Amino acid sequence: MPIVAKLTERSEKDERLHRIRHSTAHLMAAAVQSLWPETKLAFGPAIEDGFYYDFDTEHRFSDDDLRTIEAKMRELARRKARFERQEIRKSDALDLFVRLGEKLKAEHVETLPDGEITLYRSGDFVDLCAGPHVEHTGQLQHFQLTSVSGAYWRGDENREQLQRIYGTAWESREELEAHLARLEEAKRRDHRVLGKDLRLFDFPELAGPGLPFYLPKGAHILQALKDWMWDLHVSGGYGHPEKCYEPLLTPHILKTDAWHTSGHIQNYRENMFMVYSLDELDQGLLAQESKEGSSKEGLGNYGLKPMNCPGHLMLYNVGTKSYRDLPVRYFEFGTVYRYERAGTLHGMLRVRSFTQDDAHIFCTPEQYPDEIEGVFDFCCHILDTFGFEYHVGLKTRGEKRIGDDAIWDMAEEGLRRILEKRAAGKYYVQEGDATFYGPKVDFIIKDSLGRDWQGGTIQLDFNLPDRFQLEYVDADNQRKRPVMIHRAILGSFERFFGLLVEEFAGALPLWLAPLHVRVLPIGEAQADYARGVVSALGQAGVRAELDDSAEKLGKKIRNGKTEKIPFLVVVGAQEVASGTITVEGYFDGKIREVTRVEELAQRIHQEIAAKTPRRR
RNA sequence: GCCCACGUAGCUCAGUCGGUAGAGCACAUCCUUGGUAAGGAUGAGGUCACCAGUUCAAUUCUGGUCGUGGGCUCCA
Repeated sequence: MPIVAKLTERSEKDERLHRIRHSTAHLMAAAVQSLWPETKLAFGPAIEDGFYYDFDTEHRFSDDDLRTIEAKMRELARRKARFERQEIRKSDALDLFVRLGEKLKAEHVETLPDGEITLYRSGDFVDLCAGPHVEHTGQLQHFQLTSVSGAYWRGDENREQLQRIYGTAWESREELEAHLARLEEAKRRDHRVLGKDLRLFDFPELAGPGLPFYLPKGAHILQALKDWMWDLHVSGGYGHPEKCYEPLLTPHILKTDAWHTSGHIQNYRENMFMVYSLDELDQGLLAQESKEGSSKEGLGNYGLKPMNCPGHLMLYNVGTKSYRDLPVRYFEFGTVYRYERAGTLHGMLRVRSFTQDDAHIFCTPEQYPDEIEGVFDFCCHILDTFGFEYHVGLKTRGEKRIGDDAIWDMAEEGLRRILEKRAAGKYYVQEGDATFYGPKVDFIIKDSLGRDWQGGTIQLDFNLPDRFQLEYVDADNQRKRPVMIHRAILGSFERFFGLLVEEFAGALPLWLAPLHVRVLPIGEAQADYARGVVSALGQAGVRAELDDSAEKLGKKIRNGKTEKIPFLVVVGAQEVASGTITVEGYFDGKIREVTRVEELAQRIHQEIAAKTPRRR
């Protein structure tokens, strides 16, 4: 099971890089304060591949400023100022930063435990810092400032708006150049670039931001994914043939009252699109409702669903459930709509309309550990099918939530037990990142630039069954409340699609490829023969098409490779004479042992059946 | 939503220190019928994202809007 643990220990090499990066952050801060003396400091840590420093200043840093700061940094580095460690009392540190006007530093000092506090000096620059650092600034040479962005003090958008400058730093020029080359390479795997080049999907500007449209090839891939997932659900999911899921289909809008019952209006409102008729609007009914203190709060009669759970909760209530019916496992490939803030949209990885491979499992309190374990295995199986490396994290209760603490204790402990059993030592915990109705286990996949994205999720919920008054009749003839598990395996088809494209650099596994074979006749004389090959492949269940353009073979090959078509079949006079084909594989080059249509079809079917994940 | 940058042909990009624009690829027609990653010729294609302002004149300067990218915040 290739769950990858988040690294907590650093190698010696990492340690050296960490010193360089953190020291370079100090050097940058010194340069910035030298150029703009009124600038105040926030935090400036080392991060993966580099560092950043947050500044509090009226000046707005531009890209040109970065070059100026870099030049100043190199000038300061030439002075080879030593990094000197200094321990002082907390009260002295406080005095120092207050005297320097470093308001944020002083605020931070106050949060530190009493006792000695370490400072680091290099030249005229002094910073609150635990270290360690390199010996002197002359050792800082292989860096580059990369970007400027906004940030908030302590990550709180209600606090000071700061400006963050990012940089990268390495031990040698070669390492720095290799890093920049890796970034270039990552662009070639970017699903947004490939999605455009390969004609998979589009985001029409007229439609609105974050609304993905699938072009024919993308729709093909998506449908193959959906068919696969549907089959796995109705046949029981991975490794649990007795645990079949049953499909549901629910509407895209529900009455506003439903979203009150679920708690979404109270806890999820900033993400919701509401729906009202123009008639209501024209008649001023919305404003009227607003005044009369109606439950609709002037939001209109309906809300567009940001989640599928309320619909499933309502359907559980159809008919009386016996303990013999449990667990009930309902799934739906449900399209949801969320008002994501404009700055957060990102290709297919973060959109405003997306389809979840969503399911809700209703079971007894005794059953949920086994259910969660089954879902856990399901997630691992799907990710392993593609050979993804992924992290697993536990997210616990946050500020916005419904339900008693005792219930949260129980739910969090339940998830923790499963993780200890299935991923001991490999999972990590994020306090406060749960959903508003329950804690969750998330499966995290990285994109081509190493950014984390949540895919599968398992959420344990003791609260919504209560709000929707779900019941089952137990063996003792008592009415009892079921436990609910919300889960998605891929997460959403859109995000998973995007991550697949990046993982495979656009050359998807054969079973997902929109086209398997393109047949390339060398000249017009072979057109009929080529058509016969296409048709024979089609008869054999292979997706094939003909390239009858008036181009030379070299050009047709190049086009096919550029489009990442898995197999190209060349037919010329020789093939016609011998009744054969010549096969060129995207990954294989010329495949000499395959000379007949049936052999190619067989090979393709084998690779499809095995779902072989091939990469360059 | 916030900070910075960007928006020129279907795609990738030049360009105009203010005088309404150009290349390559793709597309169309024609020539070429060619054996493993780009054959040739001709042609069509742009309200220079949108809306205001300044100006004799704005694609270019200024402001706003929309959209995109890198981050912050937030999440599948």
